Amino acid sequence: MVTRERKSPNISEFMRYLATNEEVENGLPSLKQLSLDLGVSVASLREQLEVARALGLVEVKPRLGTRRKDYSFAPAIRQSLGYALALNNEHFRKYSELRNHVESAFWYEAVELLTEQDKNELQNLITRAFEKLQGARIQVPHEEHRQLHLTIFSRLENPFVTGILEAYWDAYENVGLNVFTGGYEYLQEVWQYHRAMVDAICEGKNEDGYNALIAHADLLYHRP
Amino acid sequence: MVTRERKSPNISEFMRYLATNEEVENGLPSLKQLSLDLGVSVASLREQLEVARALGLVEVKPRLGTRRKDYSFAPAIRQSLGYALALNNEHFRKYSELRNHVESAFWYEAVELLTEQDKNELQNLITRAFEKLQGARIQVPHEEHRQLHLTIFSRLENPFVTGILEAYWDAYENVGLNVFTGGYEYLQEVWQYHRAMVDAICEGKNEDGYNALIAHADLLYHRP
DNA sequence: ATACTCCGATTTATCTGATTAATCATAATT
DNA sequence: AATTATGATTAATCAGATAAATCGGAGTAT
Repeated sequence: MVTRERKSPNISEFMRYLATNEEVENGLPSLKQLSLDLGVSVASLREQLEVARALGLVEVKPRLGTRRKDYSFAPAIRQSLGYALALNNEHFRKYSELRNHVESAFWYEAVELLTEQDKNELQNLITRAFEKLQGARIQVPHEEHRQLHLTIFSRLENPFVTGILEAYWDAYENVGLNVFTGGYEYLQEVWQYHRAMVDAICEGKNEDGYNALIAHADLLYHRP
Repeated sequence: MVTRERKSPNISEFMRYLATNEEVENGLPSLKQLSLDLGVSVASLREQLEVARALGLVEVKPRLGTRRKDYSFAPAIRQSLGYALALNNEHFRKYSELRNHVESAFWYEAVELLTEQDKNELQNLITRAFEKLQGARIQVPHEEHRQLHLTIFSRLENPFVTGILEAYWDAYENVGLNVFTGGYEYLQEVWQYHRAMVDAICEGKNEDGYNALIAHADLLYHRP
């Protein structure tokens, strides 16, 4: 029998407090007060607080104290992935594989949920990107690239999917791909695919869009 | 122009130290020493240390001090997901959607990589599960269920994929699904699919296996 | 030799309290 | 009206003291 080692570092008292006390909206008590409430010293409390902050669960400033933020999955990934990249840049490739598979797996559901407004926004992003590409002083349309992908999957309203996709772009910038690109022809080609994707979406040809997504992901994965 | 708010809470000094100093193998300096090295107080250092521990990057014990652990993605997810579940149990459903899509998206690649030994292990798991199900005193083959899924995708050697799948099972237990099941017939049906999956894998009929995976995921997703 | 118990050294864990720095609301000033 | 001081509040950082945990090894019995 395989007795898997039980490693469940459950969430801290502070995080549980944060999750379960409704009255924490518009501000938590000061650290001094909280340390009394929870029965731990300020120093210990701060250790727990730091974890919550690293996970993006709270925002804390002098004078204003601690506020709970809306839940987001991305910061947790950022921290762990940021460390993994510092350990070894090859981890970016592995994470890209995950991200690419997530995008392709959710493609049909995601585009089915897009509104007309979303589709307009996608068209605008394409337009802006080509303006940057074809301008006298060519620029890398990085922000448009990011927004394009995130917008496509935004209507899933799945914080975990969103988090994975968001964290990808931070890692992308982290390893410097937003500036050092594979050359101009490469950029052109990538954005041809983007245009094809968006056109397909707007015409309801979801399978064509899917194929463009796959092809363009290959392109980026095997970037020079 | 969309000026996305720049929120990059980069990894801590301590985590960077942890990632980049090779000599930390077989033990970091004591906290007192490290606080001198890094030029911060022990209290501040402990705040950073606590984050690293929450992310599962280090193991720290009195007398032995701090040791770096092999990288794993799962703890970061566990923390954030554990909090999300404490906020709202419905988050489990959303996370399940992610996990199910990840499994289906990686299916073909994953099973292609399985060794004969892996396939034997899968068969063993099926055997053990049915023993539990058909025993005089029926048991829920939870551990076998977990191992089955993790084994199938283990050869991808992708720590991020693995992490997502591992964290799923912790959440699964977290919300109590490992004990409160949908009834005996339901369990039987699930494991019929598992058997079909493994048989298909062993016979190289990967598409049949894929279909079984999808069908059985639906079953669990729409569990009573 | 083997297993067990006890002891001491090391390190983390926790707490207290003091000082510094950041932040914002408000009042004062231009 | 806009800008600039001011003060109150809170987090940030630090130092140091005490407690608790853990392990290696010495000692002891079998």
